[in-house]
Amino acid sequence: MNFTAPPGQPRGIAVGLKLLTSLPCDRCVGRSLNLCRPLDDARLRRLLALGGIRHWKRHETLFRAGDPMTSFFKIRKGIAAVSRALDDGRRQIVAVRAPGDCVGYLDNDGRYAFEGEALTDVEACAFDRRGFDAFAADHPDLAAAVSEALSSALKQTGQAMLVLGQLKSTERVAHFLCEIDALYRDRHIGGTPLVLHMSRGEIGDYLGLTIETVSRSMGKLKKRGLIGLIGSDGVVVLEGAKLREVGKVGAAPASVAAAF
Amino acid sequence: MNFTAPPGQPRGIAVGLKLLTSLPCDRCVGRSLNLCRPLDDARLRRLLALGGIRHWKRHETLFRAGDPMTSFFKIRKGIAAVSRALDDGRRQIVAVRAPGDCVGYLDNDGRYAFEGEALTDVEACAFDRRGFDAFAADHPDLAAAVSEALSSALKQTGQAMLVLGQLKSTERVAHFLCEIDALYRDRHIGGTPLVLHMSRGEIGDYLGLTIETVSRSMGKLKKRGLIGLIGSDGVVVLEGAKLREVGKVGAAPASVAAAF
DNA sequence: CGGGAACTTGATCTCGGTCAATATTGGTGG
DNA sequence: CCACCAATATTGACCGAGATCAAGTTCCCG
Repeated sequence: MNFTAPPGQPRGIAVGLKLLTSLPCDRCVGRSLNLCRPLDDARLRRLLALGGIRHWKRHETLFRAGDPMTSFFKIRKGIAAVSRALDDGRRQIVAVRAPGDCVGYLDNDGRYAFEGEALTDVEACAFDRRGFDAFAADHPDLAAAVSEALSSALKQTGQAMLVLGQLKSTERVAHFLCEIDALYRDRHIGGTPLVLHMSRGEIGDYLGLTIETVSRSMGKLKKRGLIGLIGSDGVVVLEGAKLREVGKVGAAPASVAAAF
Repeated sequence: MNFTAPPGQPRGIAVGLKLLTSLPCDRCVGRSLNLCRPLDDARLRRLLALGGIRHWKRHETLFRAGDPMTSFFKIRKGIAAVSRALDDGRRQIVAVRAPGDCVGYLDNDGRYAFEGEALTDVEACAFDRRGFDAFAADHPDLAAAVSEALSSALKQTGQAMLVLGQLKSTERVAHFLCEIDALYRDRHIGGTPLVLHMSRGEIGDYLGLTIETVSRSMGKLKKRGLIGLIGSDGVVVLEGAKLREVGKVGAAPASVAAAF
């Protein structure tokens, strides 16, 4: 029971949120039943029909921009990157998604709008997009939850634009570390030390920086005593408050499973 | 009747889209009635109760980040910027919104998540957020339209992240010009020459560049013969295809009124 | 262990930021 | 309608953060 109703939210949205958060991924259809008004079990089963659970290994592609969209994915385990690439090889990671988040939801005219790539081994549940939309149309709670997830994602990308457009390299890296720390903490994955699961190159693609600059910025933060480095993937946050200050991280808004 | 159903979209969404697009802003409640299933007129009136039409002059604030949210705004005339600022004065314009778009929809715990500022004189219709949500909960078409608008905004910000993170200054400016051109064309405002309605500083805050760099980049594009400049606000696109190439603008996706 | 990939570190270069004059411009009042 | 002026834009000179190029070094993983 991780997600409680934010104070002042209409009741329906809170329930719907939980519904999306614990969108049934397995055969555990029954589990979702007690979360809101009695659902149409047959339709739920239909909703799950096309998908079921799938697995990807690190670096494998969940979906490719431009490919016809059939289903979107709700991550159960692992971390995934949503990105967009240019012909010349430049690419921008647009979001990092963790268990509970959905990816592959956005389309242009029935085709995936972004790329999805596994940053670790990933287990996810595929939902037929059409079926889901139809189902959501009949279930206001779920529709509200979708809107809430999209709104959350939009706030995140707005913040990300501020990071990319205004922050210096070291500020960006500090921000990134805070963000990942908060994300993993929120989803109860990892602990201390923080394990990034992202190479310097992937971090660079997320922050609009080169491998070398990411590495140097990490070095600066370490030298300043704000973090410690364990291997290349492990980070110990020694001075969280200062790190957040450097990264211009505002008061943490209550996080919500997001979609992309 | 600008928005037609994208091929392959479920019918409900197309209708809902139109509904949001022509969300009643005036006393013209009746006009929306024929767009979808008969709406509850009393509720619609309640929906409009708190708001009505409001006007802002250029540079005035529509809403401020952190202020308690009461209503969001559907732009009827003029252009508005949605932005986010840092304590130290740096700010990032996160979206430029035109007639038909909604702004001020995103909140953190009942407070506006971004700033809204009028780039020209603006006329907009205010909707009570609570009332709207409640109304949307009972009208699946409208709920779907909200999701569609949010999805559209999310795709746009994803693209914007690519621009901020990967493009060089002149590429960014070229991209910006194409984007504004397409936006104004889509909303049937302006013509030739294109009137930006944004100072170099505002463009800079959108693209993560300084005033001087924006100016120089414009100069380069002019020297290359891709654009002409008329005064400081007017732009003639001379070589649209080349401009789009420089700005790394992919095949234009069908645009949809967006929310932020 | 051994070897290849990823990371760090250093040297240099370049794009865009900063600072500083001009030059336009567009709004205002005569 | 024109002259003036404050705001904005352009242009130039210089500087510095971050990119690029190039070695080393560490870290995995077989």
